[in-house]
Amino acid sequence: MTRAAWIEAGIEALVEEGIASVKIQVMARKLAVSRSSFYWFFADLQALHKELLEYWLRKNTSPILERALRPAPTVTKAVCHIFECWVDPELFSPRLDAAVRSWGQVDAAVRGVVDQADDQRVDAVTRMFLRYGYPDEEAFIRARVLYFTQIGHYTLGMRDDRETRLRLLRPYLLSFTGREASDDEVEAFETLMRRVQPDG
Amino acid sequence: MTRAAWIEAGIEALVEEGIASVKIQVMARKLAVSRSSFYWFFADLQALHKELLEYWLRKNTSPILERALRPAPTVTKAVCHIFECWVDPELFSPRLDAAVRSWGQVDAAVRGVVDQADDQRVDAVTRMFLRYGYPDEEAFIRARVLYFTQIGHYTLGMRDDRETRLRLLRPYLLSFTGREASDDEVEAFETLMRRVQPDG
DNA sequence: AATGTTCTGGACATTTATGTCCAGAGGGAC
DNA sequence: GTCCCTCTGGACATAAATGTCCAGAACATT
Repeated sequence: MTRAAWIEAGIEALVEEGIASVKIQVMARKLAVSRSSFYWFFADLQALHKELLEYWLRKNTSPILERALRPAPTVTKAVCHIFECWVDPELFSPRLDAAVRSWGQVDAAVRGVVDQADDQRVDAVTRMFLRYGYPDEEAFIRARVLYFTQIGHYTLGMRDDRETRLRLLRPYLLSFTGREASDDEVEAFETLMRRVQPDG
Repeated sequence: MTRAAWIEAGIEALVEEGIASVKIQVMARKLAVSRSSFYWFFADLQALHKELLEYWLRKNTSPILERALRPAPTVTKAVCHIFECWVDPELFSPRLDAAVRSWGQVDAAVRGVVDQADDQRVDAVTRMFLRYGYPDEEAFIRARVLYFTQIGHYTLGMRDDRETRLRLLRPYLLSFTGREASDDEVEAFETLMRRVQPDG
């Protein structure tokens, strides 16, 4: 047993059944080890909770910030860059995000951290829109609409298949930017999507 | 004690601390009554859960459907009608919606009910856009963007004050519909908002 | 005032967690 | 081989919750 294995088990439980089900006894049973092991690595349950939150923060926010900064010739292309996070499970885990958000509704401290991460993300997307000449307020609202739609998507657990998502790409881009995407851009995204989601 | 009082206490606990904290013992303490009373009115905890879900379904979905159907001269005005739900706490309880959604992430049966309600809501909004001549696919996506943005808003616990919301009304309408709202429409909404949220 | 219905309190049994303590297993280092 | 360091298992003490049972209070009806 290692500390990392416990954290992994914690993440698993958090994602599958929510923070209320992250229980030492249950994880120990699943890992076929006694609870004492846990208490060797962690002072108490709260210590594990802290680790889980840090894991999420480390893993789920930076890819978005990074892609929002990436240069692109058009705003539609720039939005495609951000979309990469939503289609590539390596970059962003929707279920983990949703689980932590759920946790935040019950725990004020967690809530604070989540709020901060949300602010950072919306801020990065706002700056992206600003680079394409949108007025301040419109850029901010478009950033929110883009980001909130995505969060809503996961909160609602939408599970469109790959074909549907490709079909919906153009109207989403139009909705988010107010401009039509070029064929190149759509095709490039299509290629990317087929690479990261070979199954569909 | 009445059955209704227990349900009320359950809703309160659900909204404030999540479904995992809807506990007979805790509610009994808060209500200053013994647990036996609970078992007189309900077979077990599950029976209360069922009531809570039904309460939500009854209270939170119909106002949206109703307002999506309401006739309006322009699409921006029609969207304003739907916005009424988001600003009038009598029509829709954001916190209850968020709490039930959170619950759905942990309980598959609840999840099914929530999904169904979401489908109904998006469907109603899609039909609204169709009435203003949007192509099928665009109407569907705009409905999703509108609805998901709103759900995202609550999931993220945004708490803009009244002035901010009024300021953001125009850009939101532009984002959602792709068209500019008239001054009348904005002013009418402003009046309504000052009526239902006198504090701000 | 007797009677019956509705509801409550308190005792009991059980389950599932948390957290503490300590003896000791299992490997490297010397 | 022995010593130490890391980690594990099992026993113990508590706490918090569920659900059951039953005597009887409180109240309305007749």
